[in-house]
Amino acid sequence: MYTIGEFARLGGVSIRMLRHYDELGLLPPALVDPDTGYRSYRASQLTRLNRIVALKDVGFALRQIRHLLDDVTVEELRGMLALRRAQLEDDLAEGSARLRGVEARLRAIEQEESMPDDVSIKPLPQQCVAAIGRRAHGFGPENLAPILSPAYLDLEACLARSHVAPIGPRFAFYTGDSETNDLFAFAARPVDERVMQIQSPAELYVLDAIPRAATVVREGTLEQIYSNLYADLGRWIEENGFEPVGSGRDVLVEDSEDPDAVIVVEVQWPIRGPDEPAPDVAPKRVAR
Amino acid sequence: MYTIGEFARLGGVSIRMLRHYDELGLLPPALVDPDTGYRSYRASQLTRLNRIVALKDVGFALRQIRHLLDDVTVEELRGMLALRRAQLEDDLAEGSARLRGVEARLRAIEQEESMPDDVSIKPLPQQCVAAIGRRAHGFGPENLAPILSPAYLDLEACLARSHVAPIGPRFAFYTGDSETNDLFAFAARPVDERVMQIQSPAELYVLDAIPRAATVVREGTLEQIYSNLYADLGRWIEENGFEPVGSGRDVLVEDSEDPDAVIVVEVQWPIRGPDEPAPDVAPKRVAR
DNA sequence: TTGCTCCTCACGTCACGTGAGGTGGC
DNA sequence: TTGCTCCTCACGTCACGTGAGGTGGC
Repeated sequence: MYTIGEFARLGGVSIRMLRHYDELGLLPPALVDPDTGYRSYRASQLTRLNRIVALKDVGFALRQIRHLLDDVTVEELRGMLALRRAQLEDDLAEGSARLRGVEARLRAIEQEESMPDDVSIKPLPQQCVAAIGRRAHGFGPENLAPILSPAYLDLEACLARSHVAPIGPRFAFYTGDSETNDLFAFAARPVDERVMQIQSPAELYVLDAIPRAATVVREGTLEQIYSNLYADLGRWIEENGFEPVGSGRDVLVEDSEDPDAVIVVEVQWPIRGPDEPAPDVAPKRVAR
Repeated sequence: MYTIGEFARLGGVSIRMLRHYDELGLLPPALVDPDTGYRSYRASQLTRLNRIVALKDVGFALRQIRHLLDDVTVEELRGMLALRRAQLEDDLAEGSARLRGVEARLRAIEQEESMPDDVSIKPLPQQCVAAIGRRAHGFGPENLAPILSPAYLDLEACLARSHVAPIGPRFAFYTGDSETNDLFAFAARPVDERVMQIQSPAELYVLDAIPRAATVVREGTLEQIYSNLYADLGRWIEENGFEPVGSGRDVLVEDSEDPDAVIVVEVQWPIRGPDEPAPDVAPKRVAR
């Protein structure tokens, strides 16, 4: 029989943790002195303590562990472990992506390079959008502005006629590319997922969730913003061990009618790490 | 200018989080209506929000982030990022070890193999021990018991004469191997790190911390416990993609004078994952 | 007597989540 | 008027950490 202090050392946990596990009924001492309240543990309880610590480290909550250790069938156990394995795999992928992110910042600092230092990686949620797609012949504001500007106006008109209020700023996304001459530029606005229809020529699309996108926010005139943006961001993505997927999206966070006004743009470019599958970036037409 | 709800959607965070960041002074809104208390955010604040989220994901606490974003020198930033990188690397190694652990349990369940299902991986802390080493000619209780039993008795006598109280159970560790005929078995007990000297023939040693060891707890007679233990544990280690380092330690969690009594033993075998450096398992003589 | 370990409250930590109860503008 | 968004408390969550104030055995 061990005192709580000895048993804690044996198991590599704190005394407080043992008391906590007692409180939860997860690991009651073999014996509690009725006078003093002193807890005593049997050597053979070490197995259970080791299991608790192991399951906790794997990421299970203490309540789940109690369930796992006490009254779970092999079927259930298999299910829960399989689930946890999937989650751990995701965590690992995220962890290594983050590590690369930190390393990138470090390199940027060391080299004082002209790399954009404000790139951040974040997930993009699934979105429902109203959009109008037009054929384009290349990227860059000189190609896109003449196409997107009127498309945005048309889109606003469609939204107004359909009595649909957008729930986010204007943004542009693209399909195809200019090499194969099937590049399409879409002027879009997010709408509530419950919206059922929209007047032509606007269409409803769903953009799938993207686990990871490299994003930069820039402030300035259209020209200032886009002079090097895509080149820089593309370089950043490659130098940090990612691969771009599809093309970037241009979110007009702060907009203006005046083409020379100072605006704010966030570019979101879906990426994937090495050995990761490419996310599905294709817009899905919604027919309801 | 955005309302808090719009800005939250834009940044992919909850409204509550924005209020929380406001409270901490981490991201105050550009404008707060003095009458209603309504918060308004400027589009250009999105950069800061993105950075906050990125740093948070990397594992910094919100207070540290405030420091990082507001008044940190490049030097400090480099230091903190380098530190975090090291920690992330450790986390990654731990994560993949844990993943292998879960996979091992899954396999054990699927195959209903005769693998020990109670192996758990845990770190061993640095320890200060008093020990007596004796030459041995092979592993297994038949070789070791005749050597270790008297050594434990000698050790207890030394501890008593030195007025040193052990702070943990008896355990045995080993150096060298039987191939090269330089195998030594040590009868040991943990002592407080402040202990300065011990009577001969006992010696003081420090055992370095081991980041990861495979451990099993077994209950039974000496013979029952050790019949397959090391073979099983060794197989478990290899089949789960680890490599054993040095030899296992035998911790007599519950001991007895009687060689046929039921006792409890924990075997701790230092391991390393693939591509990981081997931990230092050599005992260090302490001369004070 | 001093040190050490153990005990039971009970509050603190961290980053929010989650109502309760109420207001403001379309 | 109904819905929607926003507000401020303020308590809940999770797994403990950390005293406070006191006891028991050597």
